[in-house]
Amino acid sequence: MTVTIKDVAKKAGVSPSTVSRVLSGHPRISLETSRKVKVIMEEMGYTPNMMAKSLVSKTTNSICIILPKPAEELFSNLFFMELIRGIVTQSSRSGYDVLISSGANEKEELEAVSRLLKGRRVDGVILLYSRKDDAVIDFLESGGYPFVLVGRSDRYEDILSVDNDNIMAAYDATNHLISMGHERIGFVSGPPNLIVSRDRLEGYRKAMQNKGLEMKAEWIVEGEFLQDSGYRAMSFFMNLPNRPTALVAVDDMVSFGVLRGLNELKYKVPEDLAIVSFNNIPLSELSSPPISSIDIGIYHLGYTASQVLIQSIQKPDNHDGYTNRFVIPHRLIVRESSMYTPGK
Amino acid sequence: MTVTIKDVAKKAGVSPSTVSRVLSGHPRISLETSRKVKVIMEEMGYTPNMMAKSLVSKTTNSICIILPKPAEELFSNLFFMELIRGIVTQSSRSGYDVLISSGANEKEELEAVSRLLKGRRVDGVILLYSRKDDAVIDFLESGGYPFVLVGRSDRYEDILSVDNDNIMAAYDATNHLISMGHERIGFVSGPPNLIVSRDRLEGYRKAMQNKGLEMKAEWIVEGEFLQDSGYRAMSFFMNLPNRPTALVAVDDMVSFGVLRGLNELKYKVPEDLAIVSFNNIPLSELSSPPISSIDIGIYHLGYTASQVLIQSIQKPDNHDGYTNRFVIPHRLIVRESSMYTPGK
DNA sequence: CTGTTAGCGCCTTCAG
DNA sequence: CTGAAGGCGCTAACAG
Repeated sequence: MTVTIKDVAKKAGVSPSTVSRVLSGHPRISLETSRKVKVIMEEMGYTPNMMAKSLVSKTTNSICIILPKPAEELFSNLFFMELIRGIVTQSSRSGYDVLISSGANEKEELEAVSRLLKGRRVDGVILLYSRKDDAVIDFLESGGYPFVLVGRSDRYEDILSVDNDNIMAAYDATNHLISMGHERIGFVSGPPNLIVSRDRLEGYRKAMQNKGLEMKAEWIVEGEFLQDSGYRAMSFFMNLPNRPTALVAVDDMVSFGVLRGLNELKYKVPEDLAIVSFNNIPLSELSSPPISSIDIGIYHLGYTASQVLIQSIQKPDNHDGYTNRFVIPHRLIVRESSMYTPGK
Repeated sequence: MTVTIKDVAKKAGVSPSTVSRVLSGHPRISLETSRKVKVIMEEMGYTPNMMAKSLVSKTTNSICIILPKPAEELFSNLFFMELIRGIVTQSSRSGYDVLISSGANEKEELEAVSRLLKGRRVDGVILLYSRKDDAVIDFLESGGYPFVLVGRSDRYEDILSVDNDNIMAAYDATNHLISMGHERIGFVSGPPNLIVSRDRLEGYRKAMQNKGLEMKAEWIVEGEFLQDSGYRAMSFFMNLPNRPTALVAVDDMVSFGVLRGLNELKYKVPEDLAIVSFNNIPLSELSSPPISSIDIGIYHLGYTASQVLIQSIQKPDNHDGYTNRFVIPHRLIVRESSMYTPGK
C-alpha cells in the first residue's frame, strides 16, 4: 500500500541511500540519476514517512499551542482564533505543523506539554496566555525546551515573548481623549491578575499624570473582558456626582456593554460619554456609533510568535541578548465614539 | 538526556521487552516485575517516544482539521473556534492530538492533507466545511482514509458526516414567527453555493407553504453571513410597499446588521419587524433587544465529529449502514426580538 | 558519485 | 513468564 524509499530504489535500480540523497538534495549525485529517481517517485506517489524521519532526525517539524481552558468567552474566542490563524499561517509557510492541545486544568496542561515535548512529538510550544506562577513555564524553562509566550511574564525577564506595549497603548488611548478636550476620564479594567489589565491601567495613569489631570479612585473600575462589566461600570459611572465625560475600556466587548447601557438610559455617545477601547474587533467598526479602538494586531502577534519560536528551534544558540522580547505595534483607530469635544 | 526503554530495562535489571510489556499492559507478566519496572520508569521520568511508537504501530493517535482559508470573517472565527474547542476537548479525552492545517487555496489544502495522511502523520481528517465538488473529499474517498465532514455533501451520500437538520431548523424558526401571528415573513439567506444556505431557505419555504402563506420573491434576499448583508436587506425590505412584519435571517450577524439599520431609521424591534436568526452566538443574548436564535450546538457539532472520526479510525469495519450521518439537535431560543404579535 | 552498514526507539514474533 | 532477534522507514556514517 504505502510506497517507501526501498520500493522506489528497487524500481529505479539504485540503492535506497541514493533515493534518500535525492530526497534531501544532496550535492554529490549525478543529475541523471537524480532525475530518473524523481520521476519514479512521482510515478509511484511516494510520500516520506514523517514518523520515520522524525525518529532519526530527532525533530518533528511541528509546534504546539496550548489552549487555555477558560476560553469560553466571546472575547477569548475571537482573540484566540485570530491568534491561531496567524500562527498556523506562518507555521505552514515555514513548513511546520501546528498541534493544538488543551487541558481541563493546569495539571492536565502540564501533562500534555510534558508528553508532547518529552515524547518528541513537537519541537516547541507557544503559550497563549500569561498567568502568574505558571508551572508549565517552569517545566519548559528547566527542561530547556524552545517556547514563546504571547504576552509577558513578570517572573522571568528574559523569556522569549511576543507582546504589545500595552502601557503605551493605553497611554495613547487616554491621550487621545485628553487631546479631544476631556479632563474627567474613567477606566474600565480587566481582571487584576492579568498582566495586560495592569499594563493598560498603568498607561492610563501615566497619561493622566502627565497632563496633571485628577484621577479619582472611583473612576477606575475592575471587571472582566465582557459586555457585562461594561454595563455595570456604566451605571456606576453615570450615577457619580461629577461623572467622567470619557472612558477608556480594556476591551471592545466592555464598550459594547457600556453602549448598551447608555442606549437604554437614552444617553448619547460620544456626546454624553466618549469611549475608546482595545482590540479593534470587527464588530467595533460596525456598531452604532462605531467605536474608537486600539488595534493590537492579534494576527500579527500570532504570526510573530510562530516565527520567533521556529527561529529559536532552528538555531537555539543566540538565546540571549536583548532580542528576546518582541513588541507588536498598536495603532489607534479613531471612530465616532470619541469624536466629540465636551462643552462644545 | 532522553530516557528510553533500554535505559529503564538496564536499571531494572530486566530485558527491554519486559519493560515494553509492562508498558502495554501485557497479561503474561509477573506482578512483582511489573511493579518494580513501573517504579523505575517513574523515577527516571520515562516518556515513550511517540515517533518510534507510531513508526511500528502505523498509527499516530492524532487527527487533523483543515481550516478553510476564507475564515477571515467574524462569524467564521466564532463558529470555527467553537467547533475547534469541541473537537480538541473530545479528542484529548480519547487520547488523540489535533493538528491544524490550512492552505492558501484548494490545491495547497489538498497537498497538506495528502502529505499528512500519506506521510502517516495523522490517522484521519475532519473537514470543517461543505464545498461543492471538493478535490479533498475525492482524495480522501479514493484513498480510503478515515474522515468526517462537518456539514453535508450533496455529491457523496454515504460519507461520514455531522450536521444539523437545517431544513427543520429553518422550518421551526419560521413556524415560530407564524405562530406569533405573522403572515408576511422575509428571509435573508447566505451565499447560495453553501449547502447550509440552501437547506435553511428550503425550511423557510416549507413552513410558509405548509400554512398556505404567500411567498413573494422579493421577500427573499441572498447575502453573506455578515452584518452588512443584514443592513442592506433591511433597507430593501423596509422600502417594500407591503413589507414583511417579520424576518428569518440565516445568521445572527445578519440580524445585527438589520438591527443596526432599523435603529438608525427609528424602527422598533420587534414591533415594526420581528427577527429570528441562527447560531445563537453569545452576543445575540446581549444585544438590545436580545435576538431570538436557533442554537445549532456548534461545540457539540465539533465534539461529535471528533468522536465519530476516532471511532471510525479504531474500527473501520462498519462503515456502511445508515449510521453515517449524524444530526445534532437544534433548539429555538425565544427572546425579545420575536415576542410580538402584529396588529396588536 | 554510489552502495553498504548501522542504528533512531519501539513492538512483535519466536524461542526458551 | 522472560529474553533475543528482527524490522517499522529513514538518515548518516563509512567504504568504495
